[in-house]
Amino acid sequence: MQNSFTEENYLKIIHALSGREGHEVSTNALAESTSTRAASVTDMLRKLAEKGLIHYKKYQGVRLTESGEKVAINVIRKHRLWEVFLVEKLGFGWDEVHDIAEELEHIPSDHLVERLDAFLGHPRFDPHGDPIPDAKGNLTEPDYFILTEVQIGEKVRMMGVLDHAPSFLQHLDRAGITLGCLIEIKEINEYDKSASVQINENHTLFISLEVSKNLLVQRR
Amino acid sequence: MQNSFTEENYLKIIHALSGREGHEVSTNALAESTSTRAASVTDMLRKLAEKGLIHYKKYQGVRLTESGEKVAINVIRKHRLWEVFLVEKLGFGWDEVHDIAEELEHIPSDHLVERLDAFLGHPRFDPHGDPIPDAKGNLTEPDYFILTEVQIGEKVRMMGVLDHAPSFLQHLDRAGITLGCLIEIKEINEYDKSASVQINENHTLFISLEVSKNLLVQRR
DNA sequence: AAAAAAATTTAGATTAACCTAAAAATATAT
DNA sequence: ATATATTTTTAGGTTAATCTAAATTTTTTT
Ligand SMILES: [Mn+2]
Ligand SMILES: [Mn+2]
Ligand SMILES: [Mn+2]
Ligand SMILES: [Mn+2]
Repeated sequence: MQNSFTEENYLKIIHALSGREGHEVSTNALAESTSTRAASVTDMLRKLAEKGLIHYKKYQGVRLTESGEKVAINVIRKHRLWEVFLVEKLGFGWDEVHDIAEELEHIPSDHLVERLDAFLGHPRFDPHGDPIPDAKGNLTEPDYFILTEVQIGEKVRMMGVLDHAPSFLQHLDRAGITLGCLIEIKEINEYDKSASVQINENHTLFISLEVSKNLLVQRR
Repeated sequence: MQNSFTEENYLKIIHALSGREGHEVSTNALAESTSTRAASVTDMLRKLAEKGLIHYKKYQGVRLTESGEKVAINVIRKHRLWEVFLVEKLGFGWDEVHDIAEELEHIPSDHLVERLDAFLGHPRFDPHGDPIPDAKGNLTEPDYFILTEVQIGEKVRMMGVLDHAPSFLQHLDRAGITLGCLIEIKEINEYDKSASVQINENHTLFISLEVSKNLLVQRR
């Protein structure tokens, strides 16, 4: 039997919330993320456990089984490939694609995903810098730093975002901070930890701590 | 409020069954097409009427309202555009795309459809020769002939199919009958109405009445 | 180690989309 | 014009995914 739209969303969210160590996810955390009530989550957890997609013991939180992990990663693969399509082929902005990809990720055809992947040239990262799992389900999170960890004088490359909200992405657009751009920390204000940064050895601007906290970068 | 996947399918099917004159569609015909029971159809008709998408009087069949027609045509537009995408960009065969397009047609984003349309170069016809409604909802069915109406000696162009079943399309592939190809009727067997036809002034072959009945062609 | 607080589950409803069986309306045949 | 057959609707259920309110379990605080 097939997994429903709703089931796939639960698995994807459990995957996201359980982190790289795959620790237990609580009922309340899921209620928050799915915008439902805890009681509804409990019902769904019983069903997912029944189908062998999660490990679930009452009151103890949940983890994905191997089979659940496989489903979750496939949904993530589809989400990110569709986002690449929307940005690279249809010309959407990176701030516009998430909601559409939330729908497209549930279209059920392996054949479609593999052809889409090939059409896009087997991209490794989505428009937000998130890694795309391969067809076998291997997903390797590159280990980037958060910009707040970078020292004055260091030059780093912008590789991703932690916040995917359109308003944050639009803010980056206005600041000229795009995926792959060079960032040099010129100065950090002691008072509010805001920073003066130079983008692409070019223009200089101030960014708040809030922004720094959500930028993933790579040392070179 | 938005229309559900199921509601959209009903509207699309009512559109298809009511023909170009937009005549009444019966409950049983809808039950047949939706693979549900008549009682379920009645339930849905009450709901669609409630929403102002159909004209419905008990026992009298249904017709689309203007608003229902608009929704139906938009779904058809999306279906056909996605089919073009799947064939032209992803390299699927025309026999493989219908079921995937059945899912994609319900992705709800006007922005997406318009960008997809532009990306595909505003195609006028889908891979089966069916016309694609424009962004304003204008859908003009070209008036083609059925191959059975064509006389011996006539040369016509293949413009579409009435049967969209994968098995029929694959049969045409094997016979080398593709959209746009030239067909000349060489001979018609009185006994079973099978025909000997020449494709692209090239190879000759026999086709059954069953095949002729499902080929749409244009006189030149 | 109680008591209090927080998290989670259970109980009992609701809504959309389906179902079967029975009743009612319409169409067809004698 | 009746009787018969067909079509359609109504009545009463089911399942998935949600809800609120109440009960239970776990965690935290005193
Ligand atoms: Mn996304
Ligand atoms: Mn993304
Ligand atoms: Mn189709
Ligand atoms: Mn088609």
